[in-house]
Amino acid sequence: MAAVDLTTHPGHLARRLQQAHYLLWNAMVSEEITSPQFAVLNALADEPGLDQRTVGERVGLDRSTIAEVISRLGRRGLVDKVRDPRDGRRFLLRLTDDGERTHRKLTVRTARMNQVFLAPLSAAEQAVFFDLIQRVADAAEGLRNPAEPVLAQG
Amino acid sequence: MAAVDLTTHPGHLARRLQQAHYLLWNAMVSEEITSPQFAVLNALADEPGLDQRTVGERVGLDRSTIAEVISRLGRRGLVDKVRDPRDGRRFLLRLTDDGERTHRKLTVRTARMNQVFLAPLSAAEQAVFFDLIQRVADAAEGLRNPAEPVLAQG
DNA sequence: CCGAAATACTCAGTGCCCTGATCAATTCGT
DNA sequence: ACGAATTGATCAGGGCACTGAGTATTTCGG
Repeated sequence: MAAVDLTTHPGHLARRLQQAHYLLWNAMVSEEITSPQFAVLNALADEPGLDQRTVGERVGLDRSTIAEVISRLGRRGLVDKVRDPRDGRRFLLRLTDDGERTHRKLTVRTARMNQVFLAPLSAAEQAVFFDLIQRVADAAEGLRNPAEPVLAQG
Repeated sequence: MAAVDLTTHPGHLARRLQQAHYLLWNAMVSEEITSPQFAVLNALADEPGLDQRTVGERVGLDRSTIAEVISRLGRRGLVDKVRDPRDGRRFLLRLTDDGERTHRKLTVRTARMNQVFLAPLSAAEQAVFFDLIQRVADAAEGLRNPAEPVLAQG
C-alpha cells in the first residue's frame, strides 16, 4: 500500500519512451547498427578527425561507453582510428567509405522512423515535445557541470 | 557532411533525458537502489503476491530484465520469493519488512527529486510533458502488441 | 488419459551506461 | 629542465535491456 503512480514519474516515462524507441528502431532502421552507434557515425560525418572523448561529448556518451561503441564500429569496419601524431594520447576517428555509405542509408531510414514514432503528435505538439524534453535534460545536465560554481551549495 | 541534427531525434532526446534522470537519481535518491528497482518495490507495495512476469508487465521490464532485478532485490533482502503452491511455474513475490521500509523512504526522496528534475517547467508544462511522452510511448508499444491485428501489414 | 500447446522462468549472448582505478602522454609551474 | 597536475584512453565491475533457446509445469484437445 501507499504505492505511487509511476505515470507521473519522469524517469519512468523516460525509460518507457526509450524502450519504445529501441523497438521501433530495430524494426524500421537496423538490427545491426544501434541508435547510439548511428549518433557516432553522424558526429563523424559532420566533423571527421574528432578524437574519442570529443565524439562522446557530442553525442552524450561517457568515456567508457564511447570506447565500447567505437570499438564495435571499428570491428564492423565503419570507423577508422589512428593515433594523433601531434598528441600521443588521442586517437583520431573518421568514417570509412563503408561507414559513410551506412550513415547515408540509415539517415533516410531514421527520418522515416521518426515520422512514425511522432505520428501521434501534431506538428505543434512535436515542437513542444522537443522543447520540453530538451529543457529538462539540459537543466539536469547543468546541475552536474556547474559552469560557474559561485555560491554552490550556498 | 550531410549530418543530421540530433536535437530533433526523439530517440536521442529520450536517451539524454534518461541519462540526466539517472544522474539526479544517484545524487538525490539512492546509490544502491536504482529507479527500475524502486518501480518493482512500488508495484509490490501496491499488489503483494504478484508473480514475476506480471510485475515486469506493470513496470515495463521484459522477462529477462525483471528476473535480474528481482534477483538483486532478493539478495538485498528486500523481496521474498516463494513458489506458487497452486501453479508450480510461478514465483509469488512480496516485500520484506526491510523492503517496505525502503520503499517508504525512497518514495519521499523520489518525490523531492521529481520536483527538482521538473523545476524548469511550469505546472502546466509538466502536465503537457507527461501527456506527450505517454502518448508517444503508448503508441509505439501499441505497434508491437496489436490488440486487434485486423488488416495488419495490409 | 495423454500428447501438444501454452506459460513461467532461466540461461547465453550482445549492447548500452555509469563509476573508480590505472596508465601513458602532455602541459604547467617553478 | 623536471616534478606535478591534467588529459585521453583502458580496464574492472555493477546494472539495465533485448533476443533466442531451453526447461519445467500446467492446460487444452481429442
